[in-house]
Amino acid sequence: MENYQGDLNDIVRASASQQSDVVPWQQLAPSFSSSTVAMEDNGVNPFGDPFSAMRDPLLLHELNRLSNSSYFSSPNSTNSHHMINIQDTSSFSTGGLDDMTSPCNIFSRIQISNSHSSSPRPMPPPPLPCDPPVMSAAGEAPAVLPSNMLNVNTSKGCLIDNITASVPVQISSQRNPGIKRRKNQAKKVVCIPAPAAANSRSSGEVVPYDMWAWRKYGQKPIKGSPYPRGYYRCSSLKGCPARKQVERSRTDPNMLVITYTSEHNHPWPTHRNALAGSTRSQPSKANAGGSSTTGSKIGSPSNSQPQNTVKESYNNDTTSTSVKEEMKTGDTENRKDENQTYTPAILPESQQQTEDLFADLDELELGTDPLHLFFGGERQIENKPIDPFGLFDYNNNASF
DNA sequence: CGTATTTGACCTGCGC
DNA sequence: GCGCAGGTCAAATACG
Repeated sequence: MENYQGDLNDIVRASASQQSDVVPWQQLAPSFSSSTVAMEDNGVNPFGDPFSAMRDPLLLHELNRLSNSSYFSSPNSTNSHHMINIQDTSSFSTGGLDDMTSPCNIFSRIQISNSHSSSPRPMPPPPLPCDPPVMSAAGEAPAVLPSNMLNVNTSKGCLIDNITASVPVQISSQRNPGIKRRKNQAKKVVCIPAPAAANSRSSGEVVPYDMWAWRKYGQKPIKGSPYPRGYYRCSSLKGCPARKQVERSRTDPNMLVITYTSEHNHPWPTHRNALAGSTRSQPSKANAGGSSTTGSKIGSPSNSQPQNTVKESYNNDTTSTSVKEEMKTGDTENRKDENQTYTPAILPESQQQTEDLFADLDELELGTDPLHLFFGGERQIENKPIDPFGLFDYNNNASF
């Protein structure tokens, strides 16, 4: 796992439904910084995931601006070059992630990895197999994503990608009248390095945090994949149809594939359920075995990964302790959620200062500018930018 | 006691 | 129409 400490080139691989060519980051940057770039169709982010917000040109611009500052300088990433691969996802089969057998395949996703690069490379070749994920050093993975995973210097935006779909999102069943489940429904697939020690479930899953409150309602072994797929529904608001599926890439277990399905019927997490989205700090009996039954049915190798032990403590450290704060910020955002912005909700304890900031924001009413929510506008705490996802461990890695 | 997770069973969509 | 695989439900269980 040592190599998961940011030894790879920073790479952001995003996909767009209408693009198939690998596009160097440098080429994308201008357009990203342009206000003409829309987040999603009609500027709406139907999935409402925080990563999507990263497509916000304003945000990207802000990220870009911030990345020019010393705040995001990292010994590991200083000389790194970043790129975004936009891949065609129009053809992906919504039947699932079966195609994950093909490295870095057609699915929309983003992969971010980090590496040491002594000398700048104009344009690193796109790694074919999914790059090994990155973990923050010493198992200090952040609550959301490993810091190395989302290096602003690196990702500058686009942590996510997009939806393909032309098919209306409907999920339904007899038990759930009014919702129709379709295989070819719109989905947003995000591939990220698994935050090995981050927010995780007792079953051994690694569930990166995002702005919404998710409650797990199922897990299934996936044919062809040694890893089970976890099913989560939004618990921010009762009745919210939003779903997400979390599974490991079969080609690269260190990559986490998150599939967002359906959209939130509420603009922003009005609040997080007390423990929704968070996890129990300690696994139940089942966890003692290291795996859930369903996972074990197919001999999920994920159970054999040494991440389990770390994760749990991570849960304690990050998720549960931050829920309250998030509820507060969530309410705040709800009052100005028209822009579908995201506020970091679960942050490492070390970032209590950031939480304080959002508490402040609650009072200041900075307006609807999402950037303010992400970065506190021009504000900085102790000369440090706001870390929207708790990706930057200022305390533990000040130099980053 | 309330809430989340686990997990087997059931349901649905899709391919053949 | 059938079977498979994926997706969801809900009871049991665990935790704070």
